[in-house]
Amino acid sequence: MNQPKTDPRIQRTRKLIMDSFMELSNIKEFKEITITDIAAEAMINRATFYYHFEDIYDLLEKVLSEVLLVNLNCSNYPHNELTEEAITSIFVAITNFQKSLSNRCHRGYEDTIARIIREQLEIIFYQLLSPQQHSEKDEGLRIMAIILSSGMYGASVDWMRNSHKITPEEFIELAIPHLLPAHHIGSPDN
Amino acid sequence: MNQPKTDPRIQRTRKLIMDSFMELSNIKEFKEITITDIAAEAMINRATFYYHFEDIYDLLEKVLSEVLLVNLNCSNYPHNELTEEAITSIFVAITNFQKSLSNRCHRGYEDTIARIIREQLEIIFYQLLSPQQHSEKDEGLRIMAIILSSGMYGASVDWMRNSHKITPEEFIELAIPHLLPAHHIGSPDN
DNA sequence: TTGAATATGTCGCTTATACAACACATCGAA
DNA sequence: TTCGATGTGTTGTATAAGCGACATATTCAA
Repeated sequence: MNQPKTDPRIQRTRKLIMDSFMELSNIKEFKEITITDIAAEAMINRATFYYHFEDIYDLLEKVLSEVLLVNLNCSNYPHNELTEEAITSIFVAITNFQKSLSNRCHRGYEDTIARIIREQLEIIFYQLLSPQQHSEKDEGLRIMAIILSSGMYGASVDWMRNSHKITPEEFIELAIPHLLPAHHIGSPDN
Repeated sequence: MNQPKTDPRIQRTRKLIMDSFMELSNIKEFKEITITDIAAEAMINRATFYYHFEDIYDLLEKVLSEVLLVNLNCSNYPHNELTEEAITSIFVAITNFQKSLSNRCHRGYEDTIARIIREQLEIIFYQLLSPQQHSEKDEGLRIMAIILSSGMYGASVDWMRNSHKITPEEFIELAIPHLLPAHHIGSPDN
């Protein structure tokens, strides 16, 4: 929740690097972006890059995670509950994220991107599934989170490929009756 | 001409501080801006401010100098010569600068601002008056530069107060015939 | 295939920035 | 006046960032 405050120098430099990477992504293919490029664009020393990231794949991973998280956090789910609303807004966030990616030529890294999306979704679904402040791990909920994250991601891929005629909201709402048992919908007794 | 490259950290931090100060100037009076404010806005430590500037007056001075220099360098005078063109564009730069200041409430520091403008102008006029690459100091030219800088500044103040009906170009061109001996106008033999 | 050019990681040392603490000044309200 | 709150400069120490150098890839053209 509240980390012990990260050094502002680290915040600044990480932002500089990430922004420069996204900027370069608009110009070049991912494969053509070098760490030397990024350091030059960010006006930082190349060695400093390695202080923050393992390598360029680590950077890609963290940039994507962050962009995705920004999308997801826009909708602040109430009371950590997995409602129809929460599912819909998560699905919209995923499709938005994927649409924004398709503009930024990351061709050839679909599987990396897919893995990152699923990992982030898994974390979020696990939180939504867990009872309040329940910090002990529950293997059943973890597996359920995996199923939901993979399922949502697969659905988003399908929507991207085939179903541009209907909105993501309409698309996912077609599935919700089958996904959530009827008596769970609408936060039953609380 | 080409300094041995200043540390990029210094460039970044100085820019952060200066930009934050200008940003705050749009919101508050100069008197109400504290160093604590600036540090917070720039997301730097307050102690770091003192690594770059003596105090808030030093900052004001350097910010104004820089803004003024940007205005002045827009018109890149040919061959370091004090022509009618050069005088006109310098005068326009001064009035532009003063107009931009009047939007940014610096009331109560007119004399400080006036001194800074005159100092910068003196440097520029001295360069324009000096023969090419002539690095030895000439007291006569220095005094002439003082006269020109004070004179131009005074003229700009007068224009600000009274003569908004005519453009700065028209204003200063009225004086040029009297200012420059006729045979000097128009870069005589070159 | 070779060789030159460029990119990647890493290291040691220097410098800039963060942070907490301090003494002092200023200011406004009790 | 006195006190509390806030701002100013300064200092000592920890850490992030800069910089040059190095060994090792990778690329690409001869």
